[in-house]
Amino acid sequence: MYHLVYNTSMTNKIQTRGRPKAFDETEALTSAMHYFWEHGYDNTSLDNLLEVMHIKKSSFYATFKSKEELFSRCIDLYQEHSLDFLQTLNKEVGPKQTLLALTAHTIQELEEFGKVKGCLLINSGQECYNKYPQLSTKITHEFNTFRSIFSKLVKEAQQLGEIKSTKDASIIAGRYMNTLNGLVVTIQAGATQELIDDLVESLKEILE
Amino acid sequence: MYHLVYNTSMTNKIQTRGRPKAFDETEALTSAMHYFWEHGYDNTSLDNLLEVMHIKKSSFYATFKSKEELFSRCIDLYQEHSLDFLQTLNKEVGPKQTLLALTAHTIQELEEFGKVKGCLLINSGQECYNKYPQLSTKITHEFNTFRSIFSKLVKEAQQLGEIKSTKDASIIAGRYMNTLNGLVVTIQAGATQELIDDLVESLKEILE
DNA sequence: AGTATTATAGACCAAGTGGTACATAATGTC
DNA sequence: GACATTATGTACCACTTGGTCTATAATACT
Repeated sequence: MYHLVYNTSMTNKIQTRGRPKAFDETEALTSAMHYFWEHGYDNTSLDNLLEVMHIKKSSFYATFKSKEELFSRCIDLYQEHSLDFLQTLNKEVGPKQTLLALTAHTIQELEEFGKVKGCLLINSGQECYNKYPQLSTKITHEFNTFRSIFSKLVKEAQQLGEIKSTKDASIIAGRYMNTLNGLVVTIQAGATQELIDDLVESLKEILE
Repeated sequence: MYHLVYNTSMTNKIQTRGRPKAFDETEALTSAMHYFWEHGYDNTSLDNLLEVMHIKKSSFYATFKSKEELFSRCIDLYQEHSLDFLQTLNKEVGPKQTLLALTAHTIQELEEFGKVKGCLLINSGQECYNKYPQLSTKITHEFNTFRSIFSKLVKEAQQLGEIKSTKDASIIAGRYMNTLNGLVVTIQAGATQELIDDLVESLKEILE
């Protein structure tokens, strides 16, 4: 006898009873995440999702329960990926370079995908307020998680002497994140390269 | 004989032929603008608009042609109001204080309306990309108009000695606007008062 | 082999979307 | 007063939305 295990991925598939799933759950989830990321929550219809996830409606509702719940899991996935990204980078190049690399990465992604992707949280955050209170509070929470991660990175950089300790780490992290968020909006609004370059410069100054 | 004048407001109503309009066009437009502002473009349905504008569908389409065109006019109105606001303020308290007042005004409005209003351009900008290319380019354009206005204010402040001339006015304006945009996002994401206060402080430093 | 269990395919549904058609009402012109 | 002109009210339309229902297929357990 063994305990029933929630089958989350093809890699660790443990055969449960009944007809087996014909698709990889995390794979479908990842596809959904990318689609949400590019189009926002409301601009993503169920049919859009079914298409990119390569599943049919019945499988969708059997597995993910609803569009809202799927999105919630996509946010989790997004954050997991982001945190992994930052952690790996931190080990490789240290905290300050990680923050700078994130900046470059964000900009590159924005420009590469026709100024359309941006940050999942920012993009979908605005449309959720009032309309989907549960998603809204969730997004706020994830936002704060990012803030504390940044704060930790700054503190670490300060201990390493990479960043001056004249200001509190949380303050520096707040300014950094705010400028980065502004940058997403600014680039999406069609900023010139000159302006973008200077804003990156201002970000560097914040991390001095 | 007189020329046919487009009847834009009750105040300068010139009786044309046919049944007269039973509503004030700019009044209805203003109501629509506020609704869009609070709810975004897609989250505003035609029925929502008809309700706040106090008109029926037929009148709506006869006067405003479509939802998209109405929104376009709302953006114009929004900008007109904003520019008036800045110009008046500039005459009263000078350029630097105007920029600082705008900051305070933005924050106050954000907090007052349950962190939901924000900047019309930012709020609706994101959802328009790709989906409504015409609106999208329009928003980008308006964005740049704001940028040049800010630039002008900074330049004026520099000439008055209110702001140091070590950096180019457009650079300072860019940083100011970027931080302000970030602030809108940050507050909507549920920032603490402490963080907000420091971001305001950073805005002041930009304008030193 | 039979049964319980889970997954899939696809028809179906009520509600909401932006937009149109058409008959009627109110005005100026002649 | 007849007519052209403009505005209004309302029924209607095709389409999309997120979500459910039901019949059937595929597996494990006994």
